[in-house]
Amino acid sequence: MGFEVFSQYIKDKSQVSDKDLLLIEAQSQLKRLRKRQYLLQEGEVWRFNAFVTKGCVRTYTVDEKGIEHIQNFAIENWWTGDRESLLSGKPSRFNIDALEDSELILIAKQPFDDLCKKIPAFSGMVNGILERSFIASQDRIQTFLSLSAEEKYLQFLKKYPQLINRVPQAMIASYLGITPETLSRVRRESQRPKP
Amino acid sequence: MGFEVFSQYIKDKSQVSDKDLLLIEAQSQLKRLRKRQYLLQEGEVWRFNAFVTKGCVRTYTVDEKGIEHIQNFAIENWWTGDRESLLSGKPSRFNIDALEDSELILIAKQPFDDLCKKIPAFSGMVNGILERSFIASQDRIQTFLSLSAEEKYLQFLKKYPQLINRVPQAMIASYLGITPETLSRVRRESQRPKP
DNA sequence: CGATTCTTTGAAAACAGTCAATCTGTGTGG
DNA sequence: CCACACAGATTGACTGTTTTCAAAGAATCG
Repeated sequence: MGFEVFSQYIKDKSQVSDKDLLLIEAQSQLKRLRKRQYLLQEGEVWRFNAFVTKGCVRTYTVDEKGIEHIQNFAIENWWTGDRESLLSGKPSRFNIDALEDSELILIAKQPFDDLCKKIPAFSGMVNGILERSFIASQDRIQTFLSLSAEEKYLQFLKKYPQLINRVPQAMIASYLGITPETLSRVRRESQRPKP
Repeated sequence: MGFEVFSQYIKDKSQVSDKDLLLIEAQSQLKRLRKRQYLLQEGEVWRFNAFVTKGCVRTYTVDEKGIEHIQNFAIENWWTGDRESLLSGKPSRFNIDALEDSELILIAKQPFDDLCKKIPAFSGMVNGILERSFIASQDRIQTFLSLSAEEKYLQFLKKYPQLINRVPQAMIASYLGITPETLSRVRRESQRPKP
């Protein structure tokens, strides 16, 4: 059930053969998370590549004041994890937990890298994902450089409508770098446009 | 002269053979930019991979009010360009211009991708760069989520001391997402710590 | 329901932005 | 060598946006 979604994704995004899909499946483990359960906790080392097949998780830091800052969300067919910890082998600054009961496919670092070496089509797909992730984060940086609270929210609405009624509003605020109160006010204002 | 820096960089970062280095050199073109000269102008399609061997360039957008928002800087041994336009083939939203007289190595997309296919060590290096770029941009997003103007500046000081007396202060402000006036005040405050 | 979680609202304060003027340093041409 | 122009940096006064803190209102769920 869980691997179905993942293998369909791979087929859609690449030319990986059915035979190679079996190799990938052999290295995949299914991870179930209940709502609020951690996938990764600050201070732990992250050792996987993770793909969400069901549900929704968030990646966030907690600052000295105890305020959470959401780095990103991941729903079905999105990847998640902490690349920095994965690459460096150092403890992560991030927490990842589930916003809903969720299912993920995990592939540990070593087997994953082996799969990439063995299966060029897989490697190519993975690289394309990395490239698009990078572009997306550059884009997000632009929003911080140039947009007001309201503009950031309106752009979020357009870009991620799937997340609107799935993620608590306060978390969207956190993702946008504003307070829940500000987001609430921004929503009120932008409902009645100036006449 | 220009290619020297690039080939030294490749040797430091990878196991590319001298023979393969010649292949790379064959596809490289040297581009000289005078101060203020554009490497890329908004609306153009970006078709290269670019490596700075001398000088300093910046990547930025200009909003409706005419305000510049600096996406990043690149000095010696840094890469630059617009990956989004390169990947999509669409016109770029960015401008890139030189802050000093500069020299870059350009390799057009097609030859570059061919080199990656032919030279696994080169491909590996390029991928590592992409991975680290992604991590760096995730890190920058965190600064926008959690830091004040002053904290962002202090972190910039630590992280990029090479840029401090090389890039006009107003541009650093733009990079941090604050106004030049605010940066000036932040600097004054942070010189006299609280007694 | 009753309890928890999430959202909204209000008033005050903090922070950063705007606009305009002044100051500083650098380089150029007379 | 000086005077001037120019770009960059600073300062002051003011405005505006966003945050903070506290409380009240929905919404959701066992």
